[in-house]
Amino acid sequence: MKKGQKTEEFILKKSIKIFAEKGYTAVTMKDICEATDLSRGGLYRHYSSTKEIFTAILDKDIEDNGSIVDEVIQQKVPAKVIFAHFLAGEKEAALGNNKGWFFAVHEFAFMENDRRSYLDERVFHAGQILKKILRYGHEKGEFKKFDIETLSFHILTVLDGIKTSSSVLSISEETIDRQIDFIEELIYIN
Amino acid sequence: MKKGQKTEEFILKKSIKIFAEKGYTAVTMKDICEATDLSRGGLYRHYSSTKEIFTAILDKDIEDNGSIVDEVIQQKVPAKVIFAHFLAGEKEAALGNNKGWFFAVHEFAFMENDRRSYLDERVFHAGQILKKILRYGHEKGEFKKFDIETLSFHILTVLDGIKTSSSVLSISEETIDRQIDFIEELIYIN
Amino acid sequence: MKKGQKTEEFILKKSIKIFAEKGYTAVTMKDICEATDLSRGGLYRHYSSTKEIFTAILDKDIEDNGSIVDEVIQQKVPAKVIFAHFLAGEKEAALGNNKGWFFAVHEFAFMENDRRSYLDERVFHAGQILKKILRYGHEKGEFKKFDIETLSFHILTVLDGIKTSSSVLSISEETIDRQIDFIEELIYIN
Amino acid sequence: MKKGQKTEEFILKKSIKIFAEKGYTAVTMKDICEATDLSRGGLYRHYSSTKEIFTAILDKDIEDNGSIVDEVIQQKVPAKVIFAHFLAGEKEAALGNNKGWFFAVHEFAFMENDRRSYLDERVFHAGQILKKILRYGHEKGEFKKFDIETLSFHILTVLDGIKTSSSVLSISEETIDRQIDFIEELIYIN
DNA sequence: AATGAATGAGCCTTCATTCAT
DNA sequence: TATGAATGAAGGCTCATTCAT
Repeated sequence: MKKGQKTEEFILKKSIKIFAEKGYTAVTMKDICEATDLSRGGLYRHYSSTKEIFTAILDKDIEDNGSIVDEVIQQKVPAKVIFAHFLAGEKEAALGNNKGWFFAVHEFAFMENDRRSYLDERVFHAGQILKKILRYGHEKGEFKKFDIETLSFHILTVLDGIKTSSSVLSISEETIDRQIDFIEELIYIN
Repeated sequence: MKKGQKTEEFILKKSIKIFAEKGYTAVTMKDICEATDLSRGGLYRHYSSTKEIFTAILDKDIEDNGSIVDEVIQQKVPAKVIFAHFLAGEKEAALGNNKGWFFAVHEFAFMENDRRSYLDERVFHAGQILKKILRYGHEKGEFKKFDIETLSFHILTVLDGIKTSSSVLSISEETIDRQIDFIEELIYIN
Repeated sequence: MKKGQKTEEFILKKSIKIFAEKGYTAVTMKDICEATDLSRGGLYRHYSSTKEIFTAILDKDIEDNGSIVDEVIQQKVPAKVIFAHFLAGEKEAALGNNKGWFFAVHEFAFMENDRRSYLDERVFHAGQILKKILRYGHEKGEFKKFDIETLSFHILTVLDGIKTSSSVLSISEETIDRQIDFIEELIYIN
Repeated sequence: MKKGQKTEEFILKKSIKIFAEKGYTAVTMKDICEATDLSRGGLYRHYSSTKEIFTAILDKDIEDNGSIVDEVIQQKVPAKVIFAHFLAGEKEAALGNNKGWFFAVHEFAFMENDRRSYLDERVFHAGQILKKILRYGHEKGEFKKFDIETLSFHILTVLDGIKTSSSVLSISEETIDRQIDFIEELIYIN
């Protein structure tokens, strides 16, 4: 890997933190200069706006999200286990220190109209994964027979709501657990 | 009403629109000057920051929200009707041209740490109202027997999720309707 | 006395304090509005700038300074007593809470070139008084025979220096007393 | 020397002039921009307030003031010569085109309470030098036997008074000369 | 006389962005 | 590639001043 590429990864890594702390809009190129210890010119050689940096982060993010779901389904892992794992991931996201990042993504989507497709895509992607799980649960007779499209949207929306709220309100782990239980009871057969 | 007060209301009215369009952070005092046709100094006489203006709007909002719910409950209006009405209001919020306002409130909460209590309060308030309705539905035997605390949080979160998403993604009215139906089926008996 | 005149005196009285606290330049019409509890318009009816107010204060000051010196000389009060009294007044000025006022006058003179004559006049006036005392002391044989012009300038300058310094440095009462003693020893015979 | 440092010295050099002309308070960053032909941002890169600039000037001033007095004393130069030279310097300060600077320093001290120690320090420093000269004069039997502490304060105060006045009043060179003579007669033996 | 709403000018400050080195 | 000096635009804020009431 060349030095330039390394620098770029370094910039992105540092930037995520800053975005998670301050949101998307509030971050300035100056902030990133300081965080990366790069000079103005040095940073501009690689990226010429926060928008560009943010976009680069999103791109990488999507790449990384190669789904393991397919694998575990093939391995006949019980649907409940897979689903529980999925929920655990979401809980993690709502409680961890990336709460801010979640907000930043929303802000980005709101501010940069021309980039909304990103969000759409990401949401679509998440939907695909969840639907796969739900369908698999149906087939294995572990899950109740809801309309999958509606149900997956419902679940994603609740989870989104939780993540959004948690970046902005004080939400206890217990509250989240109760919601997760609620969802599980909703779809598990007995 | 004195002239000053009138001007202040006018400022708030115009500002809501701007916040709904641009979000919280992106709005400048200059924007508000332009929208209200006030000079710099004229505006500053009444409010000295967008934060102050935003806060004033929220304050008024809370005042206005005197609940009609108590009334209709006393009038023995069917719980399903009340609840349906509540949902209709939320749908309206998600589709109307104040989508942006909802996002702005989130942004405000994220940016102004010292004002988070506002949001907490508002959410708490909304929760109280919803719980009243759900309890009433229980008592009248119209609603299933869920744990009210959990259920109300669940519903609020979904609705929040929908409103949040709609300010940022392209969500069809149909999708929202399906979610509303889903919620109703979830709690109505038969 | 008419109401208007009363208001004006009130404004001047309050303003002196403010000038003594903040100096001349730093005082704004707004400050004076606040101190006098007058509205913008109310204040402007009487004075339309801080310069005007300051000038008015100076004018009054000069009026007030009708010299008692002539009287006491006629009453054959000992020169040493008169001079000691004069020095005591200066000490008072250096220690009292009008230290700031003294600075403000300097500032005014520096800033408003067209008003420098005021200062010249005031200094001239003070010089006249002091010279009267010195001359009287000579004649009575109480004071040494210095050149009066030079001596009076010297004394005034020291006292001025003390007053100036005291508005800006931390000068002890003892230090001032020593200077006063020094001056007295300088001119008293034996 | 790097370019940045050069610019900073240039800024200070130009600023002294402006402060001497307008005093401390009245100077704006804009004034300095114009005088240095720097853009707003360019200036701010180096100094972010007139206070900072003024402080920097004072700092440099103190550095520069390495006393030559010690040297000349060692070389047994007559005390009268040294003292006369000292007085000449003060006369120069009172008449030269830096009159305004002297006032600016006072203004600075008055306005910036947190920086008063500067003035105290400078005055103390000046006192040390003068006392050295006076003591040396005593020892060589050239000067009368006054209390050195009191005498040095007296002289400094007169000189200060002269410098202050000259920035604000019209004082002739002759007047200053007479004061200088007066001081010399005061302390020289015969 | 007095009030306080409104204007507009002037200065402050911070960045995105460019560029010579 | 990287540095950091410099520019200029954008927005913030505070007043002196005017004016209708």
